[in-house]
Amino acid sequence: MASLDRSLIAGLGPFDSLTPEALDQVLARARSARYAKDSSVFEENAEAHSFFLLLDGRIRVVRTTPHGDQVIARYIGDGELFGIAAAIGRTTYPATAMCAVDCVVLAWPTEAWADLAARFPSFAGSTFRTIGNRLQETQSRVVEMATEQVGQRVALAVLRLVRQAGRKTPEGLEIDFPISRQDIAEMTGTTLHTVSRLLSAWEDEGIVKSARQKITVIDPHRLMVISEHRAGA
Amino acid sequence: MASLDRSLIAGLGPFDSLTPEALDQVLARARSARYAKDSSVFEENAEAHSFFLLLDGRIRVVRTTPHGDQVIARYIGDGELFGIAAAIGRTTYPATAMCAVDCVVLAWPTEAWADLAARFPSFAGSTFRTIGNRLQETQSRVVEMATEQVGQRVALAVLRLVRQAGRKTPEGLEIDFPISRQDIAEMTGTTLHTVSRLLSAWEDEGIVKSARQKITVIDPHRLMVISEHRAGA
DNA sequence: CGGGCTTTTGAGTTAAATCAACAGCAGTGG
DNA sequence: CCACTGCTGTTGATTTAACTCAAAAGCCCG
Repeated sequence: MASLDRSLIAGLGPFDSLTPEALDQVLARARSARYAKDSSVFEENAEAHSFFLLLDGRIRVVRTTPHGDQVIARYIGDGELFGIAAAIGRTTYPATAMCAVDCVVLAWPTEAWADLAARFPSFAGSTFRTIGNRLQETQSRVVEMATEQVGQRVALAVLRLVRQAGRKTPEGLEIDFPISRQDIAEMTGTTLHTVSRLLSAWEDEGIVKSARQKITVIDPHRLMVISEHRAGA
Repeated sequence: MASLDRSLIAGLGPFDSLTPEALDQVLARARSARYAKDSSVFEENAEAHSFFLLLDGRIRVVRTTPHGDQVIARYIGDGELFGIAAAIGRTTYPATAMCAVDCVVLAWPTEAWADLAARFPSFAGSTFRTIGNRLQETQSRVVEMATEQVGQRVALAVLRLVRQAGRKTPEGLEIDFPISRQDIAEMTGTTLHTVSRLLSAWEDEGIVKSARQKITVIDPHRLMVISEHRAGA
């Protein structure tokens, strides 16, 4: 099996400031894999055998309730770690990782975590910072859900997606992976119907432009205003 | 100044499995402090000069929105770490820590974190596990807010409080610190009116018993049923 | 070109918020 | 000791944001 090239991960957040030798050592424990769009990298509650780095693609992290409702916890972009249950002492994955597009990932066996963390403190530190940021961000979503109404929450979600995955086009900032009304509903705790109505209204006002599984933000500033002001004009 | 006795922290989660000498070294960097009920240990967005362990009391972690709404992120019980912004590389506190009752805390200067974490890996590990658990739990709250209705969310919140802070009394399980309808509303993203109506209804059914700032769960099982079944009987 | 998704839009319903008023208890100070 | 004041909680009436129900239209792929 050909060994992985260190340029794959050099300069990525978690491996920033590692020497070339260190990068090789880290990669020696990893295997790479491709996953097709709509396949899952791991499933909620499954044994956490590995942790992952997304090299290319976009991953949707989803939790399912006993009643069958799905909630999207977050989207993972390239260069980000995911499935890092091991780092926090869990033995199962807390959510399912679905590929929103075809994905390429690196995977390390869970057993390698302690060793890598000990040998490369900057890697461990970066991982914990990631977890901390996600805690922060999740906390913010609780606050949002508790205090903002649906229109504001959807506006915030779209803005967040654009910030994370926005691609400049002649028309505006386009979210660079396929995303449905249903997906946005699952991110914001509402229904696809409500999301559809909101996006239609915003499209009439020239704030966004949307097609099947595609959203382009034309006027981010006005979307921000909507996300802040309770009851918009 | 009298030095702190190691029995204060021996056996507490974060310091479990440290030797007596190690405990003394950890304590050498700490100071202890008391805070009166309704005072704050630290404020949201303030410089994170210290991290804390709650020795005795109960602390409410609160975030305030730009619009002035408050949301209770969690309650901290004795033996738990809090204000551990440093561990995740933050320089400010993400929320305010209010004392629900008179509290006694240990405080370490933020600068001590890296050193303590390096010297006592089990302490670092326990801290990260705490953060991981809180991420998990916060994630669950997002799911709840997105999928359950108010009655179920309030039932879940009360059950969580009872599990965390329940004291057995002849009548049932009493939450061992003062908690208002408003507090529960801020935990569940609803209004004190709705909470009041729910508790009154449950009291009529003999599921809970409540007085001013006091809630006793008489029939936890039926409360669990309410928390699970959409639309209750 | 047919069948299955995704999206849109309308109509009706409802859970929970808001608006409003009052009741009860607890601590304060005369 | 009692009256006053301020919080905390209760309860009713009304409103409304968003969900549910329903149907149809558009698009994509096999």
